[in-house]
Amino acid sequence: MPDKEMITVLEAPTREEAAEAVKSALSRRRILMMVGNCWVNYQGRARSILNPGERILIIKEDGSVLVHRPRGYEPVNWQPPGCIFHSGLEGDVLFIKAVRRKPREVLQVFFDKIYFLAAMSLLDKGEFSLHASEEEMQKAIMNQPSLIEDGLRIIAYEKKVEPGFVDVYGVDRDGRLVVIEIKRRTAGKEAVLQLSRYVDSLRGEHGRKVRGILVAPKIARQA
Amino acid sequence: MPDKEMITVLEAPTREEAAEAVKSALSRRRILMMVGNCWVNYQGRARSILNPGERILIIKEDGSVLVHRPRGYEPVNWQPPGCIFHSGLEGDVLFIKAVRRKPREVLQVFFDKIYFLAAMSLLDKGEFSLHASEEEMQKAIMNQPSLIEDGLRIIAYEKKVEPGFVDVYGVDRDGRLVVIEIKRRTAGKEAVLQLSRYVDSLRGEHGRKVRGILVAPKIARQA
DNA sequence: GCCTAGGTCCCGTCA
DNA sequence: TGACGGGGCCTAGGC
Repeated sequence: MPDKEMITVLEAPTREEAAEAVKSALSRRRILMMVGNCWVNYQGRARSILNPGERILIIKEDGSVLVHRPRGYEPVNWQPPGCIFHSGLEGDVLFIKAVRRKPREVLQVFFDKIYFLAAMSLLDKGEFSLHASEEEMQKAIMNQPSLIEDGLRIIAYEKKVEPGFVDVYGVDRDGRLVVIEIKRRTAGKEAVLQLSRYVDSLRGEHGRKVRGILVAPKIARQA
Repeated sequence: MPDKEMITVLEAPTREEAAEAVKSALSRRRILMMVGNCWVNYQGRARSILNPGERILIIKEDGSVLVHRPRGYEPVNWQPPGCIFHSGLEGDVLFIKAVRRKPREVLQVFFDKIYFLAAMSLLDKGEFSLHASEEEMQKAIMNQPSLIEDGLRIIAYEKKVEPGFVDVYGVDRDGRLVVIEIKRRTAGKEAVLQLSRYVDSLRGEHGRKVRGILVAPKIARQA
């Protein structure tokens, strides 16, 4: 199944072999994975220096770059998609330079030992679906307002008002306007402030009673 | 340089070989990299399903998990450090289950084709230094307040006030309190609101003139 | 443990 | 194009 065209693996390549493979992979927009001893410079929105150590480098076909240390969820250095690459040998060192414009950012990775290198073209058309987002909760409320309160009628959703957005907008059984702000997780004072701004702006606009409801699994101690 | 102990590579392993290598790598807390055809389920703070496709799986020695598609900076599925793993063969499918407690989250990856697999122990003691952060800007201002204004004396930094934090806190040449909010990049209305809340709270507390200064490379059109 | 704020956040959306 | 807010955000620092 992994045919030569699809995936190329080099174990302990020389720097020359690696340099060749890197150039080929980058020019053909193949995915590149490398493991070895490297150091990294970054300059752009900030500046960083990573001293030598053993890491994993991944360059994807869209020109994104990841440098991963042996621990941690996040890459220690990276570049978002759209980079342009330069690579080659500088003495005994294999360098890869990833340049992003807008904003201008340059990432440089230098390898003096390469333990492993793989270049590949992966086919991935699989659909990805994520559930239980704020949007899903909003739909549920739209479909069944009684989840919040009996007699509640939904008028609009994501209706724009002065300071920003309202998630759901309705009228309760006593004819008062109701503004519902949905937070999928613990709501902090940010959310409370946001909602109170909505309510104030609507109260000023309509001159009648307005209620704000915050829908969240939990609320911090600023209730 | 890559000795057998340090890195093990299997090209196109059988599922049985792969299952064995995965179990061994996970139990010995080695880093695992796999490329192949897989699908992924996640359930925890949200829920997600990723249909079959060719991807890269990385499990690090601290128990973090990354599933990367051929494009994009971000992993499509992941698990933060600290996971506990279960793996094995279920019929023709190799599964890896990563469980996190607190919050309870489960990630399951299923492979039906494995193109290659690498298990390794990487040594990375390299220091990482990042410059030009908000912290760095604060230090610069602390050391040389005249950067902001002549006659400015710094009193405190990150002093707590009612609504949250103040970055730097001082007195200007006319004896007025000065609150300095530092943003490393373009400041939006968020930052302005934050600062005005600081100023209000201090004004109420001290009953005297308070000035707010927003330090940022650019400010959005809400100045 | 919860809560808060920053991030080279990234990313989508919309004016 | 910039501005704004969400994210399974993650991560570090207080309390």
